[in-house]
Amino acid sequence: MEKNKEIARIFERMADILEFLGDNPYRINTYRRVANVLSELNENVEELVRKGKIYRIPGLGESSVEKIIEYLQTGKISKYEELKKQVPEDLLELMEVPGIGPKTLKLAYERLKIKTKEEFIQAVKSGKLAFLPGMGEKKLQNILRGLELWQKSRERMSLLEAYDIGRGLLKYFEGVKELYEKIELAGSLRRRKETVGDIDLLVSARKENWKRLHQHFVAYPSVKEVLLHGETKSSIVLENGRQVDFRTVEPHQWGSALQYFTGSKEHNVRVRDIAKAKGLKLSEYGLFVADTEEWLGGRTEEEVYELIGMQWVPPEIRENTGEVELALEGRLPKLVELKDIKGDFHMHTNWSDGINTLEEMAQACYELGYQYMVVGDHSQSARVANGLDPARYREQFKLIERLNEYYNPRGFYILKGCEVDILPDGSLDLPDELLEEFDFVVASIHTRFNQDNTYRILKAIESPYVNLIGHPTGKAYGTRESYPLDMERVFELAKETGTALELNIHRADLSPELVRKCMERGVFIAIVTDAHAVKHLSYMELGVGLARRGWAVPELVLNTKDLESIKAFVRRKRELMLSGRVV
DNA sequence: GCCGTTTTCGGCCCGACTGTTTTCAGTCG
Repeated sequence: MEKNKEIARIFERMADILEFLGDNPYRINTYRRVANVLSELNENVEELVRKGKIYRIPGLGESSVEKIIEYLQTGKISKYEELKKQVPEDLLELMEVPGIGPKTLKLAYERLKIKTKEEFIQAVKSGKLAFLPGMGEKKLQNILRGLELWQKSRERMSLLEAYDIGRGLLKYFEGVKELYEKIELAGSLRRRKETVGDIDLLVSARKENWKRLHQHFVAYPSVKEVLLHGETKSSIVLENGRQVDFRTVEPHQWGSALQYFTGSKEHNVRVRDIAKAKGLKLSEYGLFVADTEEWLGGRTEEEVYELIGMQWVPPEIRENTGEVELALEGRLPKLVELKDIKGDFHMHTNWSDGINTLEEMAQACYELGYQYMVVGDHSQSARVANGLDPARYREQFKLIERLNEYYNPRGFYILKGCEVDILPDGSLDLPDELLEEFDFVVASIHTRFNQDNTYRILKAIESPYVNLIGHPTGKAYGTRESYPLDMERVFELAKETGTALELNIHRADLSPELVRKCMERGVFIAIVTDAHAVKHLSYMELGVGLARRGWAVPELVLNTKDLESIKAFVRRKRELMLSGRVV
């Protein structure tokens, strides 16, 4: 799939350049769509070309296929090479920054002769940019803040990116299975932190294999630079700038090493403290008697914790925020697990802005072993997302009913749903008569991210038909912070009415802190992928991790309920709200 | 540049928001 990504990146870059040059916006959009199609493709583009199937991929036309083939044959796309000569390429990278677009960059390029990122950032900070027409104080502030967010998001990667890189590495090591016993991604990725600095890969193996393992590691295909290449520790920088650290330990050290490299530092300090108080010493090499250096254990993490007199602590909550005390008392809660998940409540199909068909999404959910899925295409006011009007929803109902005839006998249920827009006044984008016909309704805010949106959310919760509030705080990783929101009032009304709050994996919203508050207050959360392609459905594992970081217990995670309980959940709210007992 | 149970040409990416304006340009989803 490497080639898919490479070519997608080039199309993305070409789109950037064309935008800078002021080309036909429709063509630019097409280039971006091609990039998107390529990166979401489930099949290898080389394979598709070889089989001649490439021409049948929707979104790829003659001209794009020509460029793809040219790249596969020559490693270059001549149109791209030609375009690059016409623009300051380095500067264009700033188009990723929220608040900076092609026009701003072009203006700076033409009026101030700015050619690089550095020069641009300097011009912002020195106030030189303010001399450009249409550039005022607020705009400058906005750009400055965008730059900060952008730089921060560059230093640390999102959990999703880390997860993808990690999965790639694990797959790569399957090729040398015979050389090691155990392999795992440690560090903040294993703790499912929303952002990950660098990736830690740990392997246990007999010493005589270490050398070959490290050679295998530094030979990873997308390596840009080898920082370190030893026999216990190696580090590489990937082409995308991300660093991966690789450690090898002996099999009997596996548990203590995994514990050590998983962190967090704060958690480990506490645990070692406790060990020390008992006359023990814990390091990555094992648990020892402090005085005599006698090795007591360390084969597994469970063994390590047990010998110290603690329960095994799930990696996601190893942050020294109360878990150590509870583990000592044996009172850690039983957290939600991936195997508890019976369905997904929020995903899109190509009826709105998804890549795959409803049929494909359904089949994928069925294959994941789910009992149900909710189709959640956008409503009409989301025009760019090709939102559905009532007529199209009703048309989609027919398709769902037809598919259900096939799936229901197999124990799988497609629920009619939508992601209905919460409009500026808090009303919903679809009439009640239609909302009533859905099995499950997600309501989300997609406009006016800068204002306090408490009243909109509360009003949406008051609807008898809204079962889940989508990405409640409006936070989106790396691009947007939350809008002001009175979460306490949201919790209260959500609990009172039987409305769940969404943990959206893509946006990491709710945050683990807010999940924990939901748990404390007895508010239901639903873990959703917000999948726009089949591929995204598999991120559920990460969502469960994020929920576990918020100490989520299965009792308050809606996805752990079976179909009948979901139906009852929906029915209860409608009865409650329509009887007028609440609000 | 892509696409076609209205089409092989002419639509498609529209509306909101923000900030800078004096009637609009740039950015975003």
